[in-house]
Amino acid sequence: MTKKYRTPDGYTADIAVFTIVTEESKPFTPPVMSLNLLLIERAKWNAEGELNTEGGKWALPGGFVGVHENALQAAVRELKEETGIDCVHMKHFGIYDEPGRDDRGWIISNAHYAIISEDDLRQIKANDDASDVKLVNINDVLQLELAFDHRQIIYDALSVIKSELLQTTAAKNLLQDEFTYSELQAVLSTVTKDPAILNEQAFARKIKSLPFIEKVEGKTTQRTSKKATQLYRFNEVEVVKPIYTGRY
Amino acid sequence: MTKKYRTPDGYTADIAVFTIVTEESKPFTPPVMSLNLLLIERAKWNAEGELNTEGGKWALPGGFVGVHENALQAAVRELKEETGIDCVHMKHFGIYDEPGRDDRGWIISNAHYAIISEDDLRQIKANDDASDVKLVNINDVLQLELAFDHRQIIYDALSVIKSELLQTTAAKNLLQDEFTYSELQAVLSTVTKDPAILNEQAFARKIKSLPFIEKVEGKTTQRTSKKATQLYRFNEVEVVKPIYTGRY
DNA sequence: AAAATAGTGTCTTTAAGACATTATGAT
DNA sequence: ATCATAATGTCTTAAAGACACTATTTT
Repeated sequence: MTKKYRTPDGYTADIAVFTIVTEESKPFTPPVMSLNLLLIERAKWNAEGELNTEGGKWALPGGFVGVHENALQAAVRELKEETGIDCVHMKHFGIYDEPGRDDRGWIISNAHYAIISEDDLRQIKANDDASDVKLVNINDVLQLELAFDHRQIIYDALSVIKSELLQTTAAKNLLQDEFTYSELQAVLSTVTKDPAILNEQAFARKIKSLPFIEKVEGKTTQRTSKKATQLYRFNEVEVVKPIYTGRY
Repeated sequence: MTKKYRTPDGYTADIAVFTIVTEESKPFTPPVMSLNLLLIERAKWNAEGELNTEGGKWALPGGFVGVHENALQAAVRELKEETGIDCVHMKHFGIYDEPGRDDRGWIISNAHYAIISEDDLRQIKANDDASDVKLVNINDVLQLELAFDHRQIIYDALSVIKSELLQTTAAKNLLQDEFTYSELQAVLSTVTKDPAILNEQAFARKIKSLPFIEKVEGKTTQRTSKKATQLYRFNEVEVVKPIYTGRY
């Protein structure tokens, strides 16, 4: 065997935590939402008073994978430790293993994204000693000074969350169990400009024919309008849309 | 810090190599295709004459990631070394890091899939000392006795290739640059039963309106029919089909 | 009454689905 | 002439797109 191999110096789990923030919320009015990413500011100094690697920059929460766990379990654990959030939807989306991506050695990062609802989010605010935690609008996040290769990881995470929200029923994790067409629309509008989704009347009609969404019979809310508004919920139907069928 | 961390004992790249095999090929007739996965049989004994871990079982090609490369580069290199194939389309799809998945220690496997055309495949047959390499129809592969956790990896790879072929233009890697509607249909039929794709007349019409496929003006072939048949090619247009639009 | 949002009526346009027909060219 | 495959004609049906209109309820 002529090749020289090397064992990695570390294996970490990083987490891109996405959440919806309702920007305006007048009574009887549909929400205006933004999709945000949770970042933490790396401490400038470590416990021993030395300058920290990439200190002061913004980074994804995460940390080293422990002895008896895999990266997904580590990601769930770290998120709980660092922000107090009990995660609902956590999923691997990429691996970052470029030699030299971290000065401290050959550290392999297993990147996950998490989706948490606005309700879950309130747990953070409770847990809040965290002046070093903030939510950043996904449209602004790439402007920040980011640690390590987290710019790349976040760029990839944004692509993933955008296509997940449009191509799967992942939006359910950003909404209450029962929601109005305009609330779903508000979530989707954070990741698409498609007029078929953004037009009110069109979407109000369309939602009734989506196989993976069902009407909650006889149940309405006045959250978004003075007129009582029909509630819907996601059911368990899974759908795939081949690019070779349907209309363009 | 109370947690104990551990560095991985190894980092490997595994590769699920998919290829199309034309089962029947009478002249002037559309092809009948099957989608196959390339497997290698693990040697029973190693170079020192000892019994090999998981020897005799079938496994995905792959191996340890080297010093100055990342897993993707390693996957490309290994595939070339083990089968002589210069890869066209290689992509990460999953990570397997369960403690205990490999007796030899905590080995993290970075799984990739590769798509190679029937033309590229001929390179293997050339390189063929390989009685230990075989192609297995994707419908039969899970019946085999598979090494390590490769059953799980392959199961995941099958899900990924199926949705890639239907939701992206990945099929182009299984076809010649220029192809007829029935050749594309033959590829897609290996992963779907959707009548909108399988019906001849419907698909012959549909292909003309797909934004990511274009007619090769004035160019035809008689590969699939006595009647000269229009050739098409993929262009660079990328498409996404939100589940919230289109018909069901 | 005014304002805002939900929801429907309806007309036009487009595409899907089904089925039949025509076109082509080797044998 | 026959056969297989490609390609189009055409009718029906369903959904998209557009726009106007109605419905509801708080202020």
